Amino acid sequence: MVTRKEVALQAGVSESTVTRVMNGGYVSPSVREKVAKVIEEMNYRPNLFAQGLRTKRTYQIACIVPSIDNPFYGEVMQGIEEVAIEHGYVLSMYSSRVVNKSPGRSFFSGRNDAVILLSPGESRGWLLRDLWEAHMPLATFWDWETEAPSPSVSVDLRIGMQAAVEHLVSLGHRDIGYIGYMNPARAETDRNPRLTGFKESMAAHGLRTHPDQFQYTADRGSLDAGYHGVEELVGKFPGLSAIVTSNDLLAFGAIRWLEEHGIHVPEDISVVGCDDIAYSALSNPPLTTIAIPKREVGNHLMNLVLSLIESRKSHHDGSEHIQVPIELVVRSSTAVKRTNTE
Amino acid sequence: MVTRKEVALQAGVSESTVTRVMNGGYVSPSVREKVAKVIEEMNYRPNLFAQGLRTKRTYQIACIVPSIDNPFYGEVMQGIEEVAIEHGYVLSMYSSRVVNKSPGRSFFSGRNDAVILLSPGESRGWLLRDLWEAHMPLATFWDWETEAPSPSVSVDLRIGMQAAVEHLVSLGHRDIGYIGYMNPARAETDRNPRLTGFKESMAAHGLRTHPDQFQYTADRGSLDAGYHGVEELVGKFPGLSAIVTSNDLLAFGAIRWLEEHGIHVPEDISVVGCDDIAYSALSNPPLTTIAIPKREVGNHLMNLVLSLIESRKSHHDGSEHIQVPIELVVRSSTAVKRTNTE
DNA sequence: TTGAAAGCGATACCAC
DNA sequence: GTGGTATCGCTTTCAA
Repeated sequence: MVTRKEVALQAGVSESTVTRVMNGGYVSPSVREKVAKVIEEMNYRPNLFAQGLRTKRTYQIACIVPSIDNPFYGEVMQGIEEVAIEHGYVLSMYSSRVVNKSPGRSFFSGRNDAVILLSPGESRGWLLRDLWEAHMPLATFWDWETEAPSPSVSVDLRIGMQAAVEHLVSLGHRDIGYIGYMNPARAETDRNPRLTGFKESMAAHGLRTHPDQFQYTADRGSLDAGYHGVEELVGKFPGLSAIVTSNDLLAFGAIRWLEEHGIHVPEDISVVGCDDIAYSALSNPPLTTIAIPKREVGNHLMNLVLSLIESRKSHHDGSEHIQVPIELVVRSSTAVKRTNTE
Repeated sequence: MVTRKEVALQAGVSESTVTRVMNGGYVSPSVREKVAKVIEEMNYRPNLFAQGLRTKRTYQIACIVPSIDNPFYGEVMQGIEEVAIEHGYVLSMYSSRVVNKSPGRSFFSGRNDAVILLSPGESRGWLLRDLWEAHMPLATFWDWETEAPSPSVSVDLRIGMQAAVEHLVSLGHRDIGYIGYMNPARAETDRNPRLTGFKESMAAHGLRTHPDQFQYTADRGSLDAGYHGVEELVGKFPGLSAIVTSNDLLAFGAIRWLEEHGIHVPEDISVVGCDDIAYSALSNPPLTTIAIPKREVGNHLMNLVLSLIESRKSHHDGSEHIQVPIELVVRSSTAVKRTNTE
């Protein structure tokens, strides 16, 4: 590895001068040129550790994502990366699962200038506290409950769900099921906006709901959960003509189970998802879903931590919240309720 | 932030002793206990930069992935993370796209102890050279060409493709199309194992192939590419009864286009994918595909760089290659060739 | 405009 | 067993 010292020696100047050339200080044009050439030739790169040791900046942002195999988060990550790169930052990645069971908990600080928390779920408790104590700049993507504990970007899923129900009702559906994640530990205290939106909207249309219409999943949203979720749901509430799910993966899993059991989507049952991952437009049938602008969410998140870092404050003093608009995109997994002729 | 110095002061010992307690050196039990308690109380964490500056170890591994939104790579990443965590390493993530257009190219070294390169494509050229020059330990996941330039884990897609063709032929198909990625710049020189396997197997069954049976995509594998790919393919070679694609996303895109045009899968055309991402088992129809054990690939990759790091050598001296077995999993996107009654 | 020197917070080798 | 100290490569005053 080539150090600043060597460059200085080679160029016949002091180390300080090399630093000035690197960081744009006062250097006479002639010297600057000479040094720059040596730097180029020797392919000199400042040592990030030495640099970090002095400046306390790492130019690295930690992203904590639940289940990286959900393409949704992949797309958000891309959004984050786009603006990160632009500002000379790189990303480190941790999946919630390992964060949760990690022995050394606060392994973010020291290595990262800030952390971005995507859909904080189980981790919420101690993680947020840890981060707080470490004065770590923090931004979250918040699609849960109504209030975020830090600068955040969020989407109003309450509205989203309302749009979904509205759509379904306009197609003649009245018996609508719901499949979604629910932390069993906090079942009753949770202010889950999707659930709230769903219930509110049902009520607004004069539709009563029975507990059996709801199927809660233990994991945050996966194909399997959807697959087994509908199974239970239609088992305990057979009359359904439509189902709303809290994410696309759930919807796909559900659709599969239904098809396997001769229940066709959308002919027999309409299904609407949430997220609008890339696949949803090309699935069979193409999925009606609540579209979240994922890249944009990522962009905002990164900008948020950027400004946090710039202003050298952590999230404690007055949190900024950005609400990105979402919309229902209607495709082919929903259709008018079929008139039962049985 | 609490430093070693402060701990030493508080515990009434020297800084060296604190270090020994941290790193398991010779310390009398009584002192060790005392110091440990202080460390605990003050919640002391060694500064990674200072540490890295001395030891030149970062305990961070860079992963370069093409299109993070392909769930395939997400699953491989999980595999990597599993063993990384176990050994106290964390991951940083770069998507090839940004790596490719990044100004400061060798931004891995100094920050990472090693890099894992997933499906090096376009980046191959300069990136590999850069890494080499930086003496950076490197492992690649290599599903392309036959020889990897570094320790690597690979899958024998030639065999995989043969199995796919075999399967199709046994179902009575003779006119089989191929959709896959091909770097236009190296079209003829590329030793693409999938393509090779496909052609060989076709030949082995006495099936002649026409250039029009092949559809090359510019991107590495996406829904869109598959969607537009089939369109062109069936346009120029209408007689197809089966299609092999070089990844599942391509297959799904293709299936969608076909369905939209009244061509049913598998009744009219059989489609086989490659990768077996989670979704493939639950898609509609469930996809026949070549299954790659993604977690395992990730595990191997991380173990590879781990041993590289341990032995303090980069990849230059004798590369280890691990070949993970793959297999065709037959689901419902393939069926016996329908006898044309038109 | 340039150079010297004091740290940043750890490690590792050396005495004691 | 324990403490002192040089050192890692850089940034940042402060003089010159």
